[in-house]
Amino acid sequence: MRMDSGHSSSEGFFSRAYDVVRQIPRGRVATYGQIARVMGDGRKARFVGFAMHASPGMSGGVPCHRVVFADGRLAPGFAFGGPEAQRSLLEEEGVSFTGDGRVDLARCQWEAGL
DNA sequence: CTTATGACTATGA
DNA sequence: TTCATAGCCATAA
Repeated sequence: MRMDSGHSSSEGFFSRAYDVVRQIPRGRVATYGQIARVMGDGRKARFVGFAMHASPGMSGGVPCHRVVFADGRLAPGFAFGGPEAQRSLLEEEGVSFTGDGRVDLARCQWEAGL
């Protein structure tokens, strides 16, 4: 009996990151460190971001716009055309924002295993 | 093998 | 509050 069910690292770190991001429900956001933590290593937060950059995007089933910094901040200046575009997408999904332009993690942060 | 880079995070000033 | 630095480890050359 194998219980790895395809979650094996043979798919590469990137595919694994996509798999986690894909599990983020609509109206919810997660931090890079949170995703890395779900994968079992909260120290690889940088690679999660790097994987998002290399990700096919929403068209590939990877809603990388739902991934934000640990303080709720969006990616600086090079996301989908600007953090403002990403913010619009999140607001449209129902994500709350603070007056500083940050995601309200207290309300909308995704919890793995929920 | 080593070196360089990076959509991060934590800490300190 | 913002800015700078260190540590983190996978991928590329």
